[in-house]
This record gives sequence, C-alpha cells and structure tokens, in this order.
Amino acid sequence: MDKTFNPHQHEERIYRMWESGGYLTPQIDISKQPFSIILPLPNANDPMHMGHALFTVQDILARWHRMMGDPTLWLPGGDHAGIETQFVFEKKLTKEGKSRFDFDRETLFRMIAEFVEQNKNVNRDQMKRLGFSLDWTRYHYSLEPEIQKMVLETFIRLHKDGYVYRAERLVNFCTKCGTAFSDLEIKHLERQDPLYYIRYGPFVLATTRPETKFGDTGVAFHPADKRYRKYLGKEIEVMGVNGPFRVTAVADEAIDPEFGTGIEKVTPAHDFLDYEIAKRHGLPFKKAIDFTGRLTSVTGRFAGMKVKAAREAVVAEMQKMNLLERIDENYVHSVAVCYRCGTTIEPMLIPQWYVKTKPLAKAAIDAVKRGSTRIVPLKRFEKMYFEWLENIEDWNISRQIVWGPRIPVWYPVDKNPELEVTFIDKNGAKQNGKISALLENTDKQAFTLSEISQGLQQLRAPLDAEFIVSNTDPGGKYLQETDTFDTWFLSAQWPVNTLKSKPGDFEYFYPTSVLDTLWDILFFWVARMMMLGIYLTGDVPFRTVHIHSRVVDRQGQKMSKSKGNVVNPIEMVDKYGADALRMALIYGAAPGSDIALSEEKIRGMRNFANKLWNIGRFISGSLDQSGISAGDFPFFGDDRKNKLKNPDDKRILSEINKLCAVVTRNLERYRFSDAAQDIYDFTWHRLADEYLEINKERFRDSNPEALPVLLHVFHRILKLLHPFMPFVTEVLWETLPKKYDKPLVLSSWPSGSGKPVKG
RNA sequence: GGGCGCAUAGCUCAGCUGGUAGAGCGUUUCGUUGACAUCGAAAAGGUCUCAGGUUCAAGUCCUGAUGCGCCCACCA
Repeated sequence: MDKTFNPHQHEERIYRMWESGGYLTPQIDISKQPFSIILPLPNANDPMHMGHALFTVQDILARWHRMMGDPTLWLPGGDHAGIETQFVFEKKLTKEGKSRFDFDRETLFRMIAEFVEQNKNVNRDQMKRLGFSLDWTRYHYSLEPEIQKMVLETFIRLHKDGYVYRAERLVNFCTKCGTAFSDLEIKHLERQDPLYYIRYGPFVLATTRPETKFGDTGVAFHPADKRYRKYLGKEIEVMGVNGPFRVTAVADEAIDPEFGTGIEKVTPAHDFLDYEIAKRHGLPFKKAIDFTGRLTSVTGRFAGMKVKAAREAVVAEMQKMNLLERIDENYVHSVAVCYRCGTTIEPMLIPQWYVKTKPLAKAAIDAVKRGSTRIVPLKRFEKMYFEWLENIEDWNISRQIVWGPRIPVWYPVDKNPELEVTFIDKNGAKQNGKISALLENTDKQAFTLSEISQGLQQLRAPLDAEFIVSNTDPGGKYLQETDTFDTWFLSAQWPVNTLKSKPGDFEYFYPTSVLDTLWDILFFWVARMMMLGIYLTGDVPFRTVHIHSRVVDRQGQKMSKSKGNVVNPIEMVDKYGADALRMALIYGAAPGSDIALSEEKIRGMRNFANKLWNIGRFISGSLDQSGISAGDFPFFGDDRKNKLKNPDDKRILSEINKLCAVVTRNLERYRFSDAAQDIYDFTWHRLADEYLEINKERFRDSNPEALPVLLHVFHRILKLLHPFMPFVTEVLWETLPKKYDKPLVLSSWPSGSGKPVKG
C-alpha cells in the first residue's frame, strides 16, 4: 500500500466497477419496500457547481438504503433548460452577428439541438466523478421524445378536464428575450428614476412613465379623497403631445392618496395596478407598446421608437408644451427585470395558456397537512409552502421561445382569418401579416400554407380564435401554436414521467421516498410537482421533501461569478479527491443553515481520508508481521465471541456498536452532519489515537486476539463511512481481508442493534 | 407592507427534550526515522449580542431591544 491515499489512482476504476457491475441498478422485489429518489434534474449542458455537489446528501441516503437491503433507485436526468439554453445560444448568435429573427423556428430548434449536443454529457460525467450512485440505465433527458409525448398528453388531459384555458391578461414580458415569464421568473431591482409631475387636464400627477400616456384611458384617485371627488365618473379632456384626448375619472381603493398628488393616470395595457383598476371600472385597454419594446402606431409620430428613447422625446415635447410641472430626480422605486438578461419587464397584454391552479393547489396543501408528504427538517419551509400555495395565481405556461415542447394546439386557418403570422418565405425574406391576406391570391404576392408553416417564426392568435388540441398533426389547413411550455411545466411531471417510461417502475417506485433540494426551488418545482403529481396519479410524488442548505464561502457569502468566490467542485475533486469534497460539504452543515465551504476544510477532510487509509495500512502491515495468511484469518465473531480478555478490546467493541446505532439514528433523522462528525471523531480520536496507539504491539501477535477485533471495528467504520466517502472506503475494503467477497457498496449496513452482520 | 431565520473561542459552526461551554481550521510549545508531518502530545483563547422574566438551575424556555441575512407582496 502507498503511504498516502491517492484518489486518482482509484476513483475512476471504482466507479466503473460499481456501474458495470450493475450495483447501481435496483432489482425489483415485490416482497421488499423500495427506496427511490429522483435527482433534481440539472441543466444538461451546464458544468457542475457546488449546488450539484450537494447531491451528496442524496447519495448518502441512496447508499445507506442500498446497504440496508432496500431495492434502491436513484434516477438521474438532464434538463433542456428552455429559456436558459436559448438565452446562451442567442448570445452565441449575437457574437456571430446573427439573431433568432434570422431563422424560422424549426431551423432555430435544430441549431440549438446541435449546439446542446456538443456538451450534453458534461454534467453527467461530472456527477460520476463525485461518486454519485445514480442508475444510469434509467437516465432521461427532458426533451427526449418519450418524455415530450407524455408532457403533451398531460396538457391534453388538463384541457379535457377543464384545467387549461386561454386568456388575454397582462403578463411579464421581456422584450429582449421575446417571451413572457411567470411571476417567479422576474426579479425586482431598486432603481433611481425621475418622477415626472405632469399637467394632466385639470390635474397634476406623478408618473415615471410619461411615454405610456398614449395608452391612458382613465385617471384614478382614492374614493375618500375630497380633492378629486367631484370628478368621479366624468370624462376629462387632457392635452397630450399629440393633441387632446379623453379619459374617464374613477375612484379606487388601490390608490394611495399620499403618493405624488394622489391621482394616477390609468394605463391598463402596460401596468399591473392599472390593469386591475381598469378591470374593476370597465375602462378600455389601449396598447401603446409592442412586443419588441417599441411604441405602436397609436402614438403617431413616436411610433417605432424604443421605450427609453420615446420617454426622452415625449418629455422634451411636454417641456415645450409646458405640460411638465417639475421632475423629482431622487425618486427610488423597485423595477421588475428579467431574471435572465436584466431587461426591464414590460407588462404586456397577450393571449396566453393558463393552468387553473386553485384546485390543484388545494390538493397539494391537503397532502402535506395530512402528512402524505412531510417537509423536513424545518417547519418554516412548510409554512412557506402553504403560504405560497394558498395565494397562488393561475399558472401561465406559455413561453414564446422555440427550445421546448411546442404546445399541442392547432388553429384552423379557414376559421381564423385574423391569425397573425411572422415567417421567412422560400426566398429567405421575412414576412408578416394576417393569414387571410397572405394566403389570398392577389396581384401582389401569395404564399402557400405549407410555405408559411415551414418558415414560421411566430403565430399570434386572437383570444377568440378557434383551435383544436391534438398531440399529432391533424392534417389539412392548420397552423400549430408557436408557444412552447414553461420548462417547469415539464419538470413538474418529472417523477411521474420518468418512472412511467420503464414498465413496472412506476408501480413499484412511486411515490418516491425522498426529494432532496434547495429551498429556492420549493415553489418553482416542488410545489408544482406536488400539484401535477397528485393530479396525474392521485398520489403524492414523494413521501418526504428534504430541504438542504446552500453552499456559501467561508465568509458566509453566496457564491457567484461576479463576486469571484466560486469554488469549482471538479477542481476540488482534482486536487483533493471526491471523498474529501463530499465530506467537507456534509461535515459541520447544520440543517437549514448555510454551509460554509473553504478549501482548508476540504483539505482537512482529505487528511481524514488519509488517516483512514493509514489505519488500513497499519492493519495490513500488522497482518503481514503476524504471519497469518489472509486466507485463514480468524475473523472476529467466528468462534471467539465471548472469549475476550482484554478490557480495551471489549470496550472498543461496545463503543463501535454504540456508534453504529447513533449513526443510524442520525441518518434516520436526516442529521447527516452529526452522523459524519460521530464517525470522524471516533475513527480519528478514539480508534486511532487511543485504542490503536495503546495496543500497538498486540496487533502483531502470531496468535492474535486484538487484530481480529481491530479489523472488525474497522470494517464497521468502512461501512458507516461508505455513504459519505465511497471511494476510499471501497478501496480499503477490497484491500483488506473480509469474510464475504462482495463489494462494500453492496455490503450490509451495521445498524448497531445487535443483529448479526453479514458481508 | 406581511413573514422568517441567525447572533456561542481569531475564523466557520455544533450544542436536539434546560443541569456549571464543544469541534474543525488557525495560533503557541514540545515530540516523532515503522500506519499517517496529509502525524502525535499539550496549551492559550468565550460576562454564549444586550435588557428583563420563568426556574433550585438558562447558551438552551418567554418578552423586548440592537445588529446581520432571507422570503413574499408592492411602489403610479
């Protein structure tokens, strides 16, 4: 044996041994209770970060249950990560001087698919390097045909059951990404912007967005505000930069009389509050901004200008016309921005597909209340969960991107003359217009439906458009919806769909045992998996949700590229080995609080792996000196069970038994850190520093009594430690003599209950 | 605006159902050619944020204050 443990000499070979031996693939056995975990599917193209390294928690659970004899499935997957991936791809296009608008959607999809193919296995290979005992024979990619088919079927079923509907509402729209987002996908930023006090008919009112004035259809004040009460219900004439226009005065509780002058201009098509007010008072909607973030034709000479430029132009014009009273330059407010690219969100009125969530949310709440699913370790996450689901709004599942499963809705062109399409014709020129006009055989130019369909970029159907829902091309004169599903709509069904893709799996492994994740996707993913899981199967997708902590640097700062404090897990594995990194992540991580990770800590755990290695080396050396051949090693427990004379031997045996029980108990309670610390302390300070030092000479005896005890204790430590540090323990296990010739990964768990331990 | 969490040794944190403070790293001193310097032995270092309260007894329970962090909602 080498003087130190060198991870790189062993890791790859050991992992291959586990994988090719089929040890990571469970044998379905109806007489046994299975244990199953679905891996939170990482972006298949993203290199691993520390968050992924924390999948160690799941590996500990999986390895522990496997050793306890439970048929154990840990199912891996990779996510196409719709918006993320398309965003990255578009950045690449930009560098090449192109944009998504240069391609029809099918071509664009194909290009992204090829792009993704190049590093599709990045994440997969890295997870193997960390030793994760995933069953790769059951790997699924979120865009594989089988999964996609099931996602479409879910949509069709939801539609049939009346859970899916189309509505034209104000949505969060990113004009750069060209897509709508759910509320969860936007960020709020504090920003200082000018607050303009403008003369507005008989009023002066404060606004940050004078350029939306063209979309105004009302003014609103608080019902109790005496200053404005006399105007209630009246039509007010307002002088604008394009001449006078009329708005209706309404009273609404939502108006804060303290803000500005206590009166607000109502722009229903471009502001969330105004949208609500307009709905309550029946004010009309008038669109002044289009999907590209430019002003529409209703703005006259400002049409085509981008929002920011338009604001400056409008303000300048207002100044000229003496419509601007003053500007408050110190106004600070929070602005919604795209979580992806940081562009200011433009509230936009578009028809979108929605899922009715109230009834689904109720079932998801009830399931946790009645204990069908348990959220550990902390009650506060349960509270967060309830609160979010209780206040949930209907879920907008349409995204205007191409990288994702396309919504299986088809619009008959004959019955929907108002369908607006953007497409690239056979000569490569971009065309846009109403379908009826484009298909018409006029003198100018006519297009065939198949040409439009092939070159299609985007289709916009009016809210009242006729459509059919079908997972196959209905044939004939139809155009398919160009919106794709929100990525989370797909991942919300992940446990069901992945298990259903192999016969027998769903019946055996569903509901899964544990879902382990970070709290930041509790709403995005966990709550939605609960909703769709229960809807699709009638049972919850997992029995326990375990929330693990976030990895931060040693100053407690969140790791981020901009701060430059990111620790790359693979670099650490290269440097110190997978075991060291894994142990460093688990050791000292209290449930629910952040995990402070530093290179020193990882180094410390590398030292521990080495300590362990050297205990093994000592045993091996003692064995040589004792002159016993490995073949007839007198294992403890074979015939000398109650014959021990030495009090040290007796004591260490009773202590290791106790340790087994304590570790098992801590694993049962998801107290991984405690379990790890107990093993660490015992191994280093009790076994090595005391027992082994004091009895050093006794292990070299040719008629040994102590050596079998030592080996027995060490075997147990290897087992207890294997879920945490799988590589070094497996190598030591294969190096030392043992009773049964089975790899450690399949050996039996020492529960410490006094039951006989085999293997 | 609503809600939540944290505050213990220089640093990162344990301390679960209340019984006179613990670990790792760091620091200091000493030791060690046969398991391991990726080591061993020892030492220094804490009015457990503050103020009240409950209790025979409080880092541990309760109330309040201060500081730091987070989540949700929202800002015309």
